[in-house]
Amino acid sequence: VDVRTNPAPDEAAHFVTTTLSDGALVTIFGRCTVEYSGRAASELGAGDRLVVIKPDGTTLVHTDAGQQPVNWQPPGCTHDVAVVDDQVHLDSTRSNPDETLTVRFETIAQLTAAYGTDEKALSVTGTEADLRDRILANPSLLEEGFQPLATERRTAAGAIDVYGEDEVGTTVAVELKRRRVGPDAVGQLDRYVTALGRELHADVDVRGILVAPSITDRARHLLAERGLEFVALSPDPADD
Amino acid sequence: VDVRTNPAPDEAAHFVTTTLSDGALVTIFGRCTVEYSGRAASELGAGDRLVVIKPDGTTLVHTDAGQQPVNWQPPGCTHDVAVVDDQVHLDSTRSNPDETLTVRFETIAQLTAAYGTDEKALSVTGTEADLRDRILANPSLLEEGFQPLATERRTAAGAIDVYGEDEVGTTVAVELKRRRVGPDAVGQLDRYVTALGRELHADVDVRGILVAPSITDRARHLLAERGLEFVALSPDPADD
DNA sequence: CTTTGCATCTCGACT
DNA sequence: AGTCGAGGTGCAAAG
Repeated sequence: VDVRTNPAPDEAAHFVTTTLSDGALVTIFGRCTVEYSGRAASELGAGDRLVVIKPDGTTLVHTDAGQQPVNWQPPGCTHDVAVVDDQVHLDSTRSNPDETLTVRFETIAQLTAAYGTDEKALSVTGTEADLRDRILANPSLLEEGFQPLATERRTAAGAIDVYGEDEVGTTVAVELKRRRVGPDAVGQLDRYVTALGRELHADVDVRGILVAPSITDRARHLLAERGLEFVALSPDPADD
Repeated sequence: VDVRTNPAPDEAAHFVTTTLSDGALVTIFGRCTVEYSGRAASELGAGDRLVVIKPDGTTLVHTDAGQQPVNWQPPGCTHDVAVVDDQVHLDSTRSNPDETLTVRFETIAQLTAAYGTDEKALSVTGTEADLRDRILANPSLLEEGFQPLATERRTAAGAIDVYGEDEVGTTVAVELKRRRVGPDAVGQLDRYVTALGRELHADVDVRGILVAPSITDRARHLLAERGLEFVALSPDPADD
């Protein structure tokens, strides 16, 4: 761990260059402007921001508000630090697609380099996979007599989350969402049901069921128009 | 700007509490575990991470890799810092929905508080709005004789990006995407065209045109199946 | 407040 | 490398 406060431009540039090549996670707090050009293009006038450079090549520019960085560069970028007109310039570049992020510091208040390791993986519950497992473990949650036959069943339009048959043997396509659904989920289920209808024989009927904790009004109307169904179910049994 | 390296737990807790209440942006680098419970739930074992707490109540937990925080809490959270068993515990809480993030530090290597202002807004070009403006300024880019009549025209299924008529007066619904499109965009356009067909008189024909820099194979097939069209166009004229 | 759709979405999984 | 869909998506605009 290494820290500098109010470093001179030359010192700052040297600090960032050397610690980055040592594999440090570097943070810079200072007054800067930011330019980006690549998939889109953006400009940001001068302000006080926190810049984070990770050893994997990620760059983040954070303002004092909001969860998202105001500007960023994805992992795999190469960095270049230079002093121009007494200002520290940070360039973060990658190719495919060609993208450049440039941060120009008027002043740097604080500079830190930290070294560490992180072996642990995040484990999450309450995902769509948990909802799927819940239904597979107890298919009658969907409806009495439902029999799952496959997950991620391929169609020309994409993979169906759960594929099965109802009590009387009718084919059923199930689309799962871990949270309240809107119109997009209806479109997704509709694509799968349509594709399935084309792939099976023309006389085969296919039911489509959207499973989620809840549904918006517009989505419910779209579902009805297309003859599709909704079943309320959450990933977490406690939330039903 | 204020910095502490290897602070004692009591000192760290006091530092974070006071600087946060002063409106500082606080960063903590140290070895910690993270727990989250709310919309989902997650656990993360011990590792070295950078924690950023913004004056607007945002909390971010960053590992040494990846652009996205491994855990986070959105703006508007309230924070609580305490020392338990010689460890600094950070709680970040909000309601609607009820969510809690808990970071437990085994050790804290570095602690910083920074104060700043950021008045400037980010300006971006190359967005969907730019693509829309390009077409409105020169409708023949879409096709010869196209006449835009409205943007964001409401239907029961949602708003159509550009609504207009072709050379012979047939109604046209245009869906815009700033980048290469997949199946989801086809579903979106299809919803709008279907809704428009129902709202206008039954005998009215409606064309649907998807506008984007490019399109995937599967999306092209879905488009064709539904009798919809594609026009290649980018937000930036230089990219056509 | 909820709903809706964009985003330099990011990310992982699969081809 | 490209495609596809999930995500604790975040976010702003509009009702």
